[in-house]
Amino acid sequence: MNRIPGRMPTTPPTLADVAERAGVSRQTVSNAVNNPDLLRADTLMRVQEAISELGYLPNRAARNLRTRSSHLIGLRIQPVQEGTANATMDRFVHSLVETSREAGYHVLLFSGDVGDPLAGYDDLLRSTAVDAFVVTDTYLGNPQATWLDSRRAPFVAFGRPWDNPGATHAWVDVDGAAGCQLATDHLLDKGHERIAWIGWRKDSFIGEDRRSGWHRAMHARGLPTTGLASRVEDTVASGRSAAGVLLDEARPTAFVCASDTLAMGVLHTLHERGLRAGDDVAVVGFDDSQVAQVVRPGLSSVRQPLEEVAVEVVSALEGLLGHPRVAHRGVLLTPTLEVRDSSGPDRR
Amino acid sequence: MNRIPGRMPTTPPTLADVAERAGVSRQTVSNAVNNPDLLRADTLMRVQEAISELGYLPNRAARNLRTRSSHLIGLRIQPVQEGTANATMDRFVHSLVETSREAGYHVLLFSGDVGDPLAGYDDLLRSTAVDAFVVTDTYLGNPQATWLDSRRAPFVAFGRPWDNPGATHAWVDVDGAAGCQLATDHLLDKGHERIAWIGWRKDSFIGEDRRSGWHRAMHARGLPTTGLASRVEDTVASGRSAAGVLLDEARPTAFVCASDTLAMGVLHTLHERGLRAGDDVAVVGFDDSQVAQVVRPGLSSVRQPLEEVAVEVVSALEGLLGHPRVAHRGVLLTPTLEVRDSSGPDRR
DNA sequence: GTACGTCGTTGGATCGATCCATCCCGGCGC
DNA sequence: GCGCCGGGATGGATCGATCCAACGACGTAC
Repeated sequence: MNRIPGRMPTTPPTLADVAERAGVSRQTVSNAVNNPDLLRADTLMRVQEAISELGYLPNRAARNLRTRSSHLIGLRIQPVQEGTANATMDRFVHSLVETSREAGYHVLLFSGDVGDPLAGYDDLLRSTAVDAFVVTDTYLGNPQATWLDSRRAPFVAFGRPWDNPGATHAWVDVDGAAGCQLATDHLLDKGHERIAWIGWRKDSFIGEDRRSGWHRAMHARGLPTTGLASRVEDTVASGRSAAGVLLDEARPTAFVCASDTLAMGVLHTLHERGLRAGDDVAVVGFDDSQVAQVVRPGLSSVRQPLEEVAVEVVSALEGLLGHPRVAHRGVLLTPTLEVRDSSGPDRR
Repeated sequence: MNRIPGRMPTTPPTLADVAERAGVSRQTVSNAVNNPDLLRADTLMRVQEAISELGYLPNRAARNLRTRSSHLIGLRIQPVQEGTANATMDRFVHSLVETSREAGYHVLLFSGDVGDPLAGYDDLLRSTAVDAFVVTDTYLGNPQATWLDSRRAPFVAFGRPWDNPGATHAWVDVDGAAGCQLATDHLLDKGHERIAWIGWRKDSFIGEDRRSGWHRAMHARGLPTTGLASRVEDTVASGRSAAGVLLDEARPTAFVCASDTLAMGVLHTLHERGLRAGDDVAVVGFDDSQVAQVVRPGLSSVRQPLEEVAVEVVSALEGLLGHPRVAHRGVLLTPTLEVRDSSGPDRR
């Protein structure tokens, strides 16, 4: 390689520099990095010394160009919802970054237009900027999933293909029904019998799934659910008024909610009526948000195992991108229950 | 370009394909994309048609290799702090992604080792994976900043170089002192005179800065501050006990806190003592977290203009990476106050 | 001693966009 | 008519790592 000896210290060393220093060819250095077992021990040693002496690291752009892969994973993020307690994304993003790193991938964030969620995906895909996507906003009835599928773009969804059970793409999800069943059973075990549900509107697949967990738990003990359920928007105000109506008309002793946001609404209503959350009426939320953790009384909440979700997502990605491809269908993980004071004492 | 006519539809078109179709050379296509004003109108039109017909988008890896820039910005994220109300990062990340997109950049997330925060930076830098960094965790007394500076790595800090006022790198920060002064003045205007401060330990530059805003506001009205300040760890429990001690020993009628987490601790203490937050004792927090927004009573809080911070950060980055380089020193933005019920009524 | 297979190594070609020096062509001045 | 000028277009070289076919050295077998 004809490189000026006294080159700028800002120019990183290349594979050719290492080869020259170690007295071998470029390919041998490449093998030392990517397939060390192809080299003889002493040669490998010599090359590795040269690498560390020069502080060599492969140039990403060159590698990407040749191998047609960037080792980047695209993740679309949407704005934080102010005024709610929803903060799943934050925890998930961190777990995903951490897990991806271990698998040799980095996470590339992008934000799509609000109107056209596909725009961001399309650009990144066509410019071969990312190897795959992680799709999180499947609650809409994921147009992304089918679109990406049609483009043969590798992706893993965090969230089931609710509206298309026949979908063949890889997905990972948390069993919301199991979580709500866990929460309801927890309250039943404490002696509650009239447990109300506050969830989302009927067009939300996730909401209906979570609701079914409550419903199942109640029926398993032969308890009625009529008049005990309410479906509203995911805001504190909606939760608050729904709780008021339910308390007046159905006299529940406990609430299970589809979100911490709704549960906060319930806590508001209880306080307004002079009822003590926990002692008088038990409340359980969903997502184990920071709000649930620092509010008084502490809000019991169903916690999604987002670290595990990230591990499964990355494992699915490795299957999609690896050689040979390993098919990876759906994975359903079970959440846990974080018990705090809003669960109240044993009532028996 | 000798490309097989009936090639796989999965292979994206290249610049050479476009050139062939438009009947021009590769360079002309490149100019059409990057310097359209160099072409004659009719040629440009022809090329653009070919581009849209083929759905051409430049290959990122190839461009990166040639231009030695990836148009990626590295951002290190740390785990969410569970059990606190701190969620600044989430909002900032989204704003940064959005603003970067408008400037033609994407955000690459990475997580460093806990022990060695520089490891992640080093790898990305040496492998030329990112063009620049956004450094956020400067509260430690930013070893990153000086390290990156010594490596001549382009970066912008969100946070002042507290321990090194002579630093020459670009930074953007929010004036915490002004924020706390705003909060304190707000309470003073309501008629409070004994306003307590709960902040962080003395070794926190940010904490001392915020404290100075409270101190300044009090002294501006000739009010004493002796015995009214407390410095503790940033946890709900610490805030709670600090509030207890202050109520016993200094009888304040209002609290200004360095964080929403501490403010939540104050709310806890007030409730335990049968005092009504807002009506009996006013409380103001810092960060306008989701917790402040959904808790009861609503927690007044200082809100950092993170959207503006992102804009300034990206603008600084463009200065660093652009031609010619535009020096961009420090920018200090002023936060706003979100007034909620915990501010209480007018007391005059 | 020659032929052969293996392991390790080599130089050249390649990925796709951009940089560079050159070339073409129409217009202008003398 | 000839030479000059400049906007516009051209082909070759380049960025750095990897793929590929071929090559050298060594040991074994005949």
